[in-house]
Amino acid sequence: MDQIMVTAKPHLLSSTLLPLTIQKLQQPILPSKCKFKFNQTPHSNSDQPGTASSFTPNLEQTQQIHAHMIKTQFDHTLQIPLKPLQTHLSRGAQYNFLITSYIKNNRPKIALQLYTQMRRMDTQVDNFTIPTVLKACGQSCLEFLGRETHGFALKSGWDSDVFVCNALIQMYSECGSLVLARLVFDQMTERDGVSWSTMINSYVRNRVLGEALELIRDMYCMQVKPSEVAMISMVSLFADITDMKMGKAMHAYVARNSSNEKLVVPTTTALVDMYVKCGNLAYARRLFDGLAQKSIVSWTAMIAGCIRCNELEEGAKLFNRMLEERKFPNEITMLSLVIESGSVGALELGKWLHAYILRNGFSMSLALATALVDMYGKCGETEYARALFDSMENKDVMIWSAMISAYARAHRTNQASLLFARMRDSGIRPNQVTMVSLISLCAEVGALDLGKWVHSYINQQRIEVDVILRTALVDMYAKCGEIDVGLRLFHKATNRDSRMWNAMITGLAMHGCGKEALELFEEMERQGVKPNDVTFIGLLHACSHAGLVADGKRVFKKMLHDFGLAPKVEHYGCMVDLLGRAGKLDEAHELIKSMPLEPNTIVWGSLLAACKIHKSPDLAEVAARQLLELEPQNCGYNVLMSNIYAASNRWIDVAGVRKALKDKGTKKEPGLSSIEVNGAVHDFMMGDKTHPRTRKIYEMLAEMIKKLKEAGYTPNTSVVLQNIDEEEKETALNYHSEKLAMACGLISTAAGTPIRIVKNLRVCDDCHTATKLLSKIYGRVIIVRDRNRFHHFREGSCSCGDYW
DNA sequence: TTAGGGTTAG
Repeated sequence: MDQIMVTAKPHLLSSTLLPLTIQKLQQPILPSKCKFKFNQTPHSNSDQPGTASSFTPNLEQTQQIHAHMIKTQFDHTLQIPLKPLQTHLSRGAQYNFLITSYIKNNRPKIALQLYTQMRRMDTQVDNFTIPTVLKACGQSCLEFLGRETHGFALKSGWDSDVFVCNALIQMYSECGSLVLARLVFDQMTERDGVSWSTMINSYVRNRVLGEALELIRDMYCMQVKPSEVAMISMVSLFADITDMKMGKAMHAYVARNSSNEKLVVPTTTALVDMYVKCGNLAYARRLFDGLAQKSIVSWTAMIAGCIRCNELEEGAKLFNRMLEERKFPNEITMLSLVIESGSVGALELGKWLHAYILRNGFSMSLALATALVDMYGKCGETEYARALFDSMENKDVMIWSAMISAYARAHRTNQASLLFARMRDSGIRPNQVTMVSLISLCAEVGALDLGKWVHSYINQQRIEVDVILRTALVDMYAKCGEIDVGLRLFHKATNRDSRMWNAMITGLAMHGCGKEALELFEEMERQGVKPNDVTFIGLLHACSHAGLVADGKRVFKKMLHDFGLAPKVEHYGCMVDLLGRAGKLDEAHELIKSMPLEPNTIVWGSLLAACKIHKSPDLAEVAARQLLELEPQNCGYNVLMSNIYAASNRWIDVAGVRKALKDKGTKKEPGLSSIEVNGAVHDFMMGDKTHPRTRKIYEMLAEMIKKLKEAGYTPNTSVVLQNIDEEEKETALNYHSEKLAMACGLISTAAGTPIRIVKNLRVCDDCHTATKLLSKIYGRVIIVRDRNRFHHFREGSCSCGDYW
């Protein structure tokens, strides 16, 4: 009862592992450490202790005061039984006070009920009430009531009040009605800094960044000087959208225009945060070190920044220094640090933070638990995540989504769908975030049926499809082989950001639609959407898969010349792949030699693969030597080399490589194929016998091999890595994961329906040949998505034209 | 001024 958690101060409160208890409500003086704030009503600029408007009670106190007001029927003067609130309030002010208190305590619905009651009782609604009520409407996304209140403000003549208008902008933007928000903003005769920053923030929140930036430019042009507080929020805006150029401009502007000494720490902290989020840790650190007085917020931003940049030791050092300087972490500190640990996959640090939270008297709030669940999920520790998740008595949509996303990340399709079912059963309404996790999972594992089901669920439940969800859907349909559905969804979008364009371009690339991808990019340019490095990876892949060498070269040049994007090592990898596949091996090699960056395994690997296609053992040796230096453990390169030597009849070299392989033992990322049947995903490793229908699957496999041989198939044993005899090699080939998945598909689906398989590596030569024949023998369309692209097998041939 | 879950590539 009456317990309020205060910020934990482990060193000061070593004996207080239990939450502090504050005095009962009836007791006269509030402890100074509790979270009570002196709240300001819109028009009051100074704290006025002793008036109700400057005091925000917690929920329980609000309810008690509410009960008291009901008892006195709002008629008598209000006596709040707390010393600073011995005060007399009119009926209207009593309502205002209650409405504000409920909103501050996150109970907007009760606030709105009170407002309705107030109107019914003809109590005067004033320009103090309206912004408060609008805030509640915004928080609850009740645009209808918000509009009604807007109408009331118009009738009462308060539509010219800056506070009322600012609240209207905020309300409309929270309800997603940006056009109306802008209308209110445009019609204002007098705007203050808050009006501008609210409107700008609305655009940022809804990811309409172009408009936000334009508005900032307008503001400069009109010489509107934002308030110093608004400047801080603009800095944090550029931090959020990681726009260092604008962030720096704001830095210069702030340096020229701010003079309020009290705001030095918050302003500098916001700048530290901006530089951190824009990736300039060193500069952030310089600013931070220059701060004579550092707040807990400053420490939080800086330490979180170190972790974000993977400077874990420095982060830990700063954390200790912070404690030494007697600044103690609050819940937001811990949240920030846990989130950043998750983002860089720092499991050990994450666990340490978890322990720190438990040891130092923090209550395990849903927010903290969610951040921890997410951190464990991102570090691949789904079991830890699940244990913590299960330990939380009350769960909300956020933690549910975080757990589902953990499963999604681990490709645990069946667990994710089970949890999703449980979520619905317990009456928690899934939202866009939940759906994005599920849809992207379907995309990753190629679960088309489940993806379609989730999509229909989204429509049925009228879950709004925002940019992110639409991107996930476009990506899912493209990755599940339904590129046309993806295109349809893409073209129907009213608001496309660069990521959505990227998803579509990448999708077309996977399907070998090079020309279409290039056309789409031209359209993207025309619409003024800024491409990023991912866009160019998609484009180069598209050119590579369609053999468009000249286009690829043009795109590669364009990247730097037209968009100022320096090619990364991935882009060089794509270019080497493009040139190599097209047989321009020397040109590819020259490109590698001229690279300003250190070539990695992807770059050399692309060259090696090209040497295999075009039978160039000498250059292959060069590539393989580099690869083995970079990754001595990976025997895949030796295998590839032995195949290359074999193709050129260099048997002595073949024997040499085989010996090296035997000495080292074979290590290679295991192949994994999956197939979806009736919404459940079945995974197969090579020679897998864990499936419940194993016997049937192997019977089918035997039949498949028999029919293949009758059709003239001879196993291509050169792709087998192990040093075993020919017969064993043949058996190994037959048990390749994609063949097992195919057998599973053939026995589990109706004749004539397409079979869809997803493989984590590239399809091997032998399986490719076999699948072509199987598509003819069984009269099935077989769609295989491998690591690189789609293969549509039909009537004995493949859409890749044997070029992959 | 720091603030729980989501999209493209790898």
